[in-house]
Amino acid sequence: MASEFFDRVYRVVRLIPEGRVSTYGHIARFLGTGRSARVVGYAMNASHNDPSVPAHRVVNRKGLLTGKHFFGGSTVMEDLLASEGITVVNDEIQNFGELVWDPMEHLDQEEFLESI
DNA sequence: CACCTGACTGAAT
DNA sequence: AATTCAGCCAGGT
Repeated sequence: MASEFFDRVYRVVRLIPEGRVSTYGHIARFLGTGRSARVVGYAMNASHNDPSVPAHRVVNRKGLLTGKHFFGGSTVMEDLLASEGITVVNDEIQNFGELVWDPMEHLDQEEFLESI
């Protein structure tokens, strides 16, 4: 693993339920690093060698598929989301407010951090 | 070893 | 309301 931080990011991302999405910021905040959302995105970029990480369920805070270019094709990420019942129009997740999954509201932060 | 860049974000201008 | 700035961390040059 590249680093402990990356490992934490992957663990959280893997916990995102099918058909739901989360954001770089939410994950960063959940990990206690608050403003390191960029690094979360960077971790996603490095997650290519780890197929168990559903990186397509992680988008930016507006629900925009900013990382779709890194999926090999322009519609790959969108298709993956669509296959889980998520509608994407113009690179934006529809009904994003209802679909977003905030780790802070569903997981025990301290327990998670201790489990590393 | 110093500098640059990036799948981000929130505050400041 | 739109744009810029500064933090954040890791990896590449």
